[in-house]
Amino acid sequence: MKRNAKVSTAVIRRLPRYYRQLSELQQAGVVRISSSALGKSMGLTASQIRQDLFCFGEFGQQGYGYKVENLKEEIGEILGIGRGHTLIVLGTGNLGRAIIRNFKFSSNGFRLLAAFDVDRAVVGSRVAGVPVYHIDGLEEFLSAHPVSVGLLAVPIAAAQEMGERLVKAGVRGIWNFTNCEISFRRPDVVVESVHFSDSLLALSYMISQQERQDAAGEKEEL
Amino acid sequence: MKRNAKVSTAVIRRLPRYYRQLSELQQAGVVRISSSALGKSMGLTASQIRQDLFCFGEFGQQGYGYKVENLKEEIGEILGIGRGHTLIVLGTGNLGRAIIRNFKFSSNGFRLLAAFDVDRAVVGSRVAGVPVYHIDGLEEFLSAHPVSVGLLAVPIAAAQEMGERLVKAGVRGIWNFTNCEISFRRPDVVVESVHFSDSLLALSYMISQQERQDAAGEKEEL
DNA sequence: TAGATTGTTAATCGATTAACAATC
DNA sequence: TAGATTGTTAATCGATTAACAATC
Repeated sequence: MKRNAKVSTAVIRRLPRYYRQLSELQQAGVVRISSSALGKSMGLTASQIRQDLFCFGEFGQQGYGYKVENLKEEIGEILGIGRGHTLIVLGTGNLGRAIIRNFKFSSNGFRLLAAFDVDRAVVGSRVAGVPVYHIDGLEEFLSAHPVSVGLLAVPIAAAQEMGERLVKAGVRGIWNFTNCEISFRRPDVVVESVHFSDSLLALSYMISQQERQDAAGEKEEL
Repeated sequence: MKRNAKVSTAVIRRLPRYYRQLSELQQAGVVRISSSALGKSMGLTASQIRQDLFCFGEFGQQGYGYKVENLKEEIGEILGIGRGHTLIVLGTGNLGRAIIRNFKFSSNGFRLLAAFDVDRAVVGSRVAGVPVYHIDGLEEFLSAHPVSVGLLAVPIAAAQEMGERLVKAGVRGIWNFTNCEISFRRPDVVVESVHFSDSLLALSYMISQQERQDAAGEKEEL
C-alpha cells in the first residue's frame, strides 16, 4: 500500500467487491487471475481494475497477472481487516438481533463486544452469545473497552442522540441502520448508513421505468 | 415527469434522499423551499438539485422555489410510489423476519403479500400478520398474484436458484439481502443488492485511514 | 525468445458546478 | 417594480477508458 493521496469514494466502494470476488475465486481454487478476467467476472473493465489498484501500489506481475490469494490479502489490509477493529450494537429489537445473529463480523475483521438496550427485559441476557447491557452503562463500557464502530439499530427518535453519546465517548465510526440521516460536525467521525428505504425506492424507480417502457411499447403495437 | 432520456444512477440514488428529506420538511411544517436551502440541508449544491430535477421536468416557480408537498409528490411519482407495487419475502430466518416486522413497506408504496420458507415449522404461521407459505407453492402463488419484487433473505447457497425461480415466474425486481452477487441475463430484470458486508468494509477502510493518519501525526510530533 | 499482462500516462467521457436569461 | 430563484446552457472537474512502453 503506497500512494493513497485521495482515493475517490467510487474506488472505496469497489474495494469490498474485489475482496469478496477474490475470496470466492480463492475458495474455488483459482490461483492466478488477470485484470481482464477479474473485470469480466465483475462487470468492470480491465483498465478500471488496474487504475483502482494503482491508487495503492503494485500487486501484480507483468505477463502473469495477480496471485489471487496475495491480492486478496493486500486488499484486505487496505480495507483494515486484521486491524483488530471492535464493534458494539445499540438496540436489540428485531433488526439489531437479526444482525447480531446473522452477520459474520469476524470475517470482516470485526469483533462484536456487546449490545445495549433500554429494555430491562433483555438487559442481562445474551443474543448469540453477545451480552446485552443497559444503555446507562454505555459510557462506562466505552471507557474500559476501545470500540471502533457503533452500530445504530435504535428507533429513529433516538438515533442522533445515541450517535452523539458514542462520538462523545470516543467512537469514530457509526454504522447507521436507522432510516434517518445523522451527522456530526466532526471530520474525524465517519458515518456509514444502510438505508433500506433508499435501496427499495431506487429499485422501485427502476422497475417503474421498465413498466413505463412496456406500456409505451404496447401502445405502439396498437 | 417529462424528459427522462438516460437518467444516471447517481441521480437515481439521490431521488430517494430527496423524497426522504422533503417528507421530513413537510412533517416539520415547511411549505416552500429553494434549491439552495434544500441543498444546504442535504450537503448538495443548488445547481446539482436543479440539474437533477431537470431530468424529469419543471417543478418549481422562478423567484419562489419549490412547494415542499408538491415536489415530494412529484418525486414520489417518479420513484413509482403509488403504482401499487407488491412484494414477497423469500426466507423467514432472523433477517427475513426482522425485515418483515420492521420495515414500513407501505410507506414506500409496496404491499407485502406473503413470505416463503422451506421450514415446515414456520410454514402456515404468520409473521407480523404476513402468511408464511412453503416454497413449493411459490410458482402457484405467483401465477395467481402479480408480484413486483422478490426479497431474497435465503442462505447464500440458495440465492441464485431462488432468484431464477422468481424471474422465471415473471418477477422483474429482485431485492437481494444475501451477501452474494446474483445476476440474470435479462435486461428486463433489475437486481438491487443490500450488501451489509460491503458497507462495513467501506466503513472499515475509512476508519482505518483515520487511524493511519492519527498514527502518522503522532509520529511527526515526536 | 515470444506472448501476455502489468503499471502508468494520455484521451475521452460523464457528472458536477457555474453562469445567466427568463420570469414569478 | 425589484429581488429572488428557477430552468437551462456552458464550463469545469473528475472518473473511466484507451494506449503503450516496460517486463515477466
